[in-house]
Amino acid sequence: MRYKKYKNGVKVFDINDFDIKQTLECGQCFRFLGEKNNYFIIAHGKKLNIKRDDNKIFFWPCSIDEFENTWINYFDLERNYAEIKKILAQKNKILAEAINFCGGIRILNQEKFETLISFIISQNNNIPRIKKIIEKMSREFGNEIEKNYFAFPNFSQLENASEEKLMNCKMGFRLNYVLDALDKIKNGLDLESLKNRETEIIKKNLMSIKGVGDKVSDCVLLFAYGRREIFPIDTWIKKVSQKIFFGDKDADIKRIHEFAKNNFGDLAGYAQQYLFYYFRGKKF
DNA sequence: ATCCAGGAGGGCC
DNA sequence: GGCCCTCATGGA
Repeated sequence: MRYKKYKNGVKVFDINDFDIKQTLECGQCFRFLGEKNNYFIIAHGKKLNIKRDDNKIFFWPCSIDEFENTWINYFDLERNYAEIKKILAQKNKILAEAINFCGGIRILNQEKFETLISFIISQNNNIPRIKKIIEKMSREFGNEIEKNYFAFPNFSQLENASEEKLMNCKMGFRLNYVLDALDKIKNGLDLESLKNRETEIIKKNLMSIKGVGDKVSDCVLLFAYGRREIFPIDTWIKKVSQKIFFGDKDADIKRIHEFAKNNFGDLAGYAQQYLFYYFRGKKF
């Protein structure tokens, strides 16, 4: 990947295996808007525009330093996805189809607190409404980055929020779960310092929060702790897995996890995202 | 109107 | 342990 300063941002030349739409709309993140090759995201307290023009990608506004220190990692740009895709495509024919369809997905390295709260909100919910709730929380409690654009609230901003105002964000029964997450963090659960611990330790800590179970903790591990061997199983992935890995027969979550581990190993998380995006909305 | 959406807690057995 | 019901909200 080559890049250089361009106007008030950065221009990237020769990057492969990166599609903005696929990366943002594959369900791993919620704070973005745009279409085709022109989006913006809100992350790390900033609004960042991303645009593809032929095989060049522009990120702005940002300095070279900020690009190198924040966004390369956030978009996972230095990882060799060609190699990942090649290995996974050999494992399963339908997975190969999925990779052919959305091989531009990169798994983001997102902020831990925001990812945790976001995926607590995501349970028994649909993506458009999840986005609305998170947007409203940001508007209500987060810093205004620029006119009418708000960062996701940090811990103390949510900690100081009244239950009534939180409820007004329409998170419904998940309010108690968000409150418990805030309470656990207040009482010593340190999301940042967990990053160097073993995956099982992180998972155990996350699941000590009421409202964080197997699937939500898996999403946080995959999207915020870089644990790419994790294969989160939601309703869609369960249906898809049963169909393509178990001959259309019932399989419980434990068996699907085993299958993913045995077949995809350290790359299971990538496989999950390709399948989720490829199959989401399809009928069975 | 009833069902469903990137689930998980709680009660019951 | 597994099974079943429930949770708040809004769109289909």
